[in-house]
Amino acid sequence: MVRPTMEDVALRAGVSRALVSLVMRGSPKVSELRRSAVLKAAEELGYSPHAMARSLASRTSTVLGVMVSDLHNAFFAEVVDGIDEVAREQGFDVIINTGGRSPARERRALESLLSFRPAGLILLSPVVPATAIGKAAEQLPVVLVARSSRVSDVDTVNDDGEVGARLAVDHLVSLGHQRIAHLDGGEGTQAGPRRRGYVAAMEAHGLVPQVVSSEYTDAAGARAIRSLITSDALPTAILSCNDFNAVGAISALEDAGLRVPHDVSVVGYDNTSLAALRHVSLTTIDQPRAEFGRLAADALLQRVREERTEPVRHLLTPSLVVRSTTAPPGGPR
Amino acid sequence: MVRPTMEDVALRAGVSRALVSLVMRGSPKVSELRRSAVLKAAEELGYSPHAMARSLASRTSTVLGVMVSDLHNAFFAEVVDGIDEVAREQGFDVIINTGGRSPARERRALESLLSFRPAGLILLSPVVPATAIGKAAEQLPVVLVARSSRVSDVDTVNDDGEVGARLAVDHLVSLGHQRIAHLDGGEGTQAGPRRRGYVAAMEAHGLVPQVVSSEYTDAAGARAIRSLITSDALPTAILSCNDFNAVGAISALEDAGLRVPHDVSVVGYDNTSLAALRHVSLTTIDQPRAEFGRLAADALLQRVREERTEPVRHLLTPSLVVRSTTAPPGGPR
DNA sequence: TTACAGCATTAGAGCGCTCCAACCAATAGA
DNA sequence: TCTATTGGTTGGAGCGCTCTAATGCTGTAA
Repeated sequence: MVRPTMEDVALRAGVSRALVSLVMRGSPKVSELRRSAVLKAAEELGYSPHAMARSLASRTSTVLGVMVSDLHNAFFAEVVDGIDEVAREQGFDVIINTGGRSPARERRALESLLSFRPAGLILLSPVVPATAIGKAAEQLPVVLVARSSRVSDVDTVNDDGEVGARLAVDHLVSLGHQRIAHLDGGEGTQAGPRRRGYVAAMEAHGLVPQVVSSEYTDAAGARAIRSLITSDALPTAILSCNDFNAVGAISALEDAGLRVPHDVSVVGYDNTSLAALRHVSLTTIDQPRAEFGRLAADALLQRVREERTEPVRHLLTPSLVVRSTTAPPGGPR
Repeated sequence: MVRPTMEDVALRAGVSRALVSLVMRGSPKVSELRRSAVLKAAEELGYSPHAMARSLASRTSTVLGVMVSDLHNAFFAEVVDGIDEVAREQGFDVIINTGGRSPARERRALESLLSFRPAGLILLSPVVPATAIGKAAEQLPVVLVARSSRVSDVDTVNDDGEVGARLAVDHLVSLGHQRIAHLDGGEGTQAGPRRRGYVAAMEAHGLVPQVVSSEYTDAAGARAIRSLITSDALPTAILSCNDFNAVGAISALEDAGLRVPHDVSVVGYDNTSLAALRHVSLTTIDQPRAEFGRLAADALLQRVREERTEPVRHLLTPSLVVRSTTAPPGGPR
């Protein structure tokens, strides 16, 4: 249970500790002879460098900290994929941490990440107050994903929810729909832009917006539909705030004996793996999630390398994915 | 961007660095006077201890490394919840890392985790070869979750797939089914025990097992059902290897004009959040995932504290969750 | 008075590494 | 011949902290 140190390797290879350090960092100014001797000794001893000692001594870090607000949401997994890809390419390691959607836990997670003195921090849809983010940003570069922020000196990466909602409305209108309701995401992140985009797109088409208050869950989607049916205000098409909400809406419609998309078309938002299941096959709005991650990592590394000090705000364009839950009013021709 | 050190705090508080260290670690042998002076100075400077320097100097670590083979799978998120809970209680921090189901990437992830010299390592369903695990286990305590192993000195936490499969079969038989097929998980982890449990349970009931080769995806589940229909060998009930497979199976059944559960009952495995969606409402087998995490963390911490050296093998009992995809043959009475 | 606890406090070494300046051939240039 | 130059190598300081042993300082007993 005791790991060899550089000293041990140096002793075995018959060189100085400094030389071993050079070899480990792949310096070109080491003779082939010594290099192989060192590598051999390291191999035999099962040596691998101590990242913390290294970072302490060099006063630099090759670690990027990532705080994921909710590990249960596959959305973040794909963002992490993108981060990982870029980080690996550029020789950085990624450590992840989760806040479980609770501000208190998230704060602790942030502290914990910070205590490793990483080169930078990426926060995925954090729920901690902006002040906590600002404080972190004073100590190291910080990038926010899926949460906008007015904190200066923080880069952000978001999707353009207004465009996404417009894409959905345009699609439904082009199918011939005129009565299109939006089940909105209430206080949820990004609910605002989606709602605004929906309203703007409806008005642009000369149609009357119908915003129904709802939430990001399937139960809420079902509830919203039931209330629409009860009040006899059911439209021919629904734009949900996200995929879960849409699936709940579909269930409630089917429970009421209505067919999707024959009687009512439904569009989700996020293109989660759920939407792609053949049993669901939901028309939805896709966000370039891996791209989110790549851009976030790029932005962070630019700051880490001090290539940029001005904050950057990425706003990515979502796209429409047509599956089987949308059709012209009255059903597919 | 430069963080204050202990020295700075000591200077400001008019004490020695060692005293600040004692205060930071909550030592009782510090006078109230000095303690408050130190805390005040630390507060004013925005000081927080440098975890790496601390761990280097003390030759101990309060970090648990967790390698998640696949971040996209919500199964692991719940296990991490359990780990997190126990770790937090006992004053340990958790850092996560992912291998993306690729042995090469996973190996790198392992290296990276190891380079932080954590107190111990938890591997969630790793795909790296056993030798790599064994090598890690020589350096620090290692716990394996959702992967059995014959490596000595490694603790494991698994669910009893044989019991789970038996629960499902018993449930179907009690509903009156006799022709029950199993869509199996092929080479996937835990597919073996589930298949064995199914076969054993069928035989215990005096029924003929019918194992159909399949995989852990919804497309594979659909394919298996189509082949059963084509070959006219469709049973009255299906036990899928997991929930995704089950959802695919349901889609294919519905495509063929069959109703679930009226014509065919379907049982999944894992009780993912997918199964709980009202649109799906899948009868399935639940594994105590958070409990997996808690037990794994407990086992690891026991070893970290050197309270135990003998390996421990946890085998947890799954349970049946009845929803709407199972009914007596011919449909609900 | 001296001795001796008992307690709070501190100096200093050292954790495993990096980095700088110095060093030492060996070769090239004058 | 002597002086630069170059490429490879090394000692030693120091990163921010912990830990041990030693220090100073009371107060009490002899």
